[in-house]
Amino acid sequence: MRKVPDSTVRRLAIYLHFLEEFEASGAATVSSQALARRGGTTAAQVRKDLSFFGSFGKRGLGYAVPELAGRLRLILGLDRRYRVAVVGAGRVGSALAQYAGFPARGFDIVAVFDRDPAKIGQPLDGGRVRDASTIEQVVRSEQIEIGIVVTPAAAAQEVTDRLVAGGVRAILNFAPAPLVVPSRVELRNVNLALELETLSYALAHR
Amino acid sequence: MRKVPDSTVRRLAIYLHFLEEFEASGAATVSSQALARRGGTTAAQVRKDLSFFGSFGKRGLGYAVPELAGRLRLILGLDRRYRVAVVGAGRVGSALAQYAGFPARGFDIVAVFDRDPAKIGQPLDGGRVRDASTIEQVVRSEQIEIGIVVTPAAAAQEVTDRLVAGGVRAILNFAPAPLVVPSRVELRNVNLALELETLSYALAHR
DNA sequence: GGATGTGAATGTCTTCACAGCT
DNA sequence: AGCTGTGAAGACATTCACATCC
Repeated sequence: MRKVPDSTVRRLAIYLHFLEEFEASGAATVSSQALARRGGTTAAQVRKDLSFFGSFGKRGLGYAVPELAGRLRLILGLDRRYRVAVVGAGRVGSALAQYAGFPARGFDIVAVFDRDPAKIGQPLDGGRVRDASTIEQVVRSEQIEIGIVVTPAAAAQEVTDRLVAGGVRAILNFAPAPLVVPSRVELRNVNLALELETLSYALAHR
Repeated sequence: MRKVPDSTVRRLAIYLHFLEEFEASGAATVSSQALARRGGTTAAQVRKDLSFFGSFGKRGLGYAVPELAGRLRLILGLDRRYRVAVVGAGRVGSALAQYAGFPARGFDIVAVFDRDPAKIGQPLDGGRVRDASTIEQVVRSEQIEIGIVVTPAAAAQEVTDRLVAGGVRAILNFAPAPLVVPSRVELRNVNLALELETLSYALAHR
């Protein structure tokens, strides 16, 4: 079961979303064909993706919707909730801290940090913004496993080091700066401007 | 010109960021090695990426920083500015509308739309939120080329259709819904929850 | 009949390694 | 010597096609 393509994992998460819609609409089974159409891929791709983890379907019938959804939740580690911290209470940071899509998928934002005294203490979605100098201690005491970095580039590495020192196991980085973390910490980068730049490339070449 | 991998385009945009840092610090030349280290890839990869578009370096020396930056701007279509509309003035939408990283890279947010009467007319970063029913007309009159969709899933296709009718050439979709657009319109999807879900997969498998 | 599961074939991307220029 | 540019090799991902089972 080792060596699963990244792209496969992304698609599994997409399939899960569709399965939950199907679940809600009461459908009992679904074919690789149907999943492929909704997910913008091919039936063979869907079957191959699933085959990395076992055989969950019935030949001639398809996949039992609730069962496959359950399996995918297990595979993706979404059968539990995660405690998450957001560092950076600027516009994007506060928006993420309040983004309904996160708790809906099992990610609870339990702390938000900033360095700016004007922001520290302000209420935000139930909690309040905490001083960035307390990151390490709060991450430890609140048992936070995931950190989201949304600071300016210049501060990103420093807050990352504190998150790591506090014991987070994964970091999602929105800052436009390359971060260094120990190999035990999982790192994913999202760069909003980069998305527009690849669009611009496509516009320029047609 | 041959078929250029998507991943290559992304990396070119990353190289450009670093080149601009080097430019600011006054360095005259840079090696593929140095670019690779900053960009988290290999020297061979950097050279291969660039080779899709020509030979910009000098053997034994490296690349002239300002020249290579200029070439990359041309390749990526970043030698001009783009007029962009944001649809959806919720938390994430307003944050994106005011995100400094966009104008810094040549993308000017010239209109923001929402359907909610409570939001329409409210000031936002110089302009004011406009009624979503005017999308088509405003996109046309304001010569908007790129639309960013940040609505709930249920409204995403409808606003997309209006953006397309108005004549946008590209759409960046943050809504957790698959969009259908004519093939002449370039489409890119960003799903924030998906990023955490792939992190969760990594956490569950180690 | 209908749809899965999967080896084999194909296609795409990355890495290697070295010739060739400065 | 130092570093680029690039075919060739290798690794990886997707698609095909068909045996297999309900």
